[in-house]
Amino acid sequence: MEPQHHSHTIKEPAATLFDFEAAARSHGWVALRPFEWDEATATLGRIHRLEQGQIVRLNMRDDSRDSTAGVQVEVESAEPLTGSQEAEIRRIVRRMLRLDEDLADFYRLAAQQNGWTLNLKPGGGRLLRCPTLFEDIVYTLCTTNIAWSGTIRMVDRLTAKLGDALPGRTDWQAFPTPAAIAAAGPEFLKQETGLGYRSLYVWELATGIVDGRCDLTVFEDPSLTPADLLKALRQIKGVGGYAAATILMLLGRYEHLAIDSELRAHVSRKYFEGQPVTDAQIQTIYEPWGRWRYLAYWFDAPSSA
DNA sequence: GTCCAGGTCGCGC
DNA sequence: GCGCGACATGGA
Repeated sequence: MEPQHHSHTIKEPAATLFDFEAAARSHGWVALRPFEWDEATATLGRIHRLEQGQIVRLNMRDDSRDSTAGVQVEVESAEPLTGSQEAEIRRIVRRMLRLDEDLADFYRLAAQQNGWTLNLKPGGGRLLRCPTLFEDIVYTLCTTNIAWSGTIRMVDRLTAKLGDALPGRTDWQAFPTPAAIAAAGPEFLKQETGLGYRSLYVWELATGIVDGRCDLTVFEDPSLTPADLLKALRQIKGVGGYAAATILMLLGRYEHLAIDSELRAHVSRKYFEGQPVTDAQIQTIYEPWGRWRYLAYWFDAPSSA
């Protein structure tokens, strides 16, 4: 911690039952920069670039007191926070940890389903998101056709090469903005970040946002059906069936499974004695979960074998 | 060297 | 609408 930096603490309550550590760690995003997890203090860190360009470091911890579950956010910044900056931080913290999602319906269903054992803690079921949908989509593109170690490496380099840093802390870099990625160009991405053929997809997405062709805020419209969203998401180059369903999950819609090699392997092992499975068979397995299919799969206990 | 990883695209039928 | 090869990269 640099002495010349300002530190400011914010508390945000959760709308409903909430498990901070489960929200932070239940899926892989926590391993992707600029997220970090500190085991000793159970702290989720993220460097973030605010809309006006100021870089902040957010240190998020559990804040469960007086029967009010929530998160405590320590903000480190070069300059004192303005009111609108604090409001922006509150917004992104609520988005990252899904403090406004109500999963009561899912919990109820989980308690009723016979023959299912979900690895689900009370207040669990929230899956960590990035501060912005753009970042979530780039992360998702970096999970396609690659081993998880490759995803970590690509996101790491992308951030290291193109992310703005907190003044005085060159290692505290935010995730790059669409403008930075667009300006870098596809060749730079390919040469410097190891994104491979995904470079063009990520660059096109960033460029579309910068010049206004692509407006990601439309995906946050709650009146859109999951089917509409899937169709619209697949218009993004590089986003196929798996990625679209993953992004749907990140948007808080859980009715579609993101069928990939992991899900196939899981269903094959647990329900088909290791035999190959079709997509239709996978759909059938999780069909009883209705609009909670994705979460049912995600927390479905692996076969003990 | 060869194969493949938490897929997707663009083609040809 | 379906099957197929190509696609960048790094690790096994």
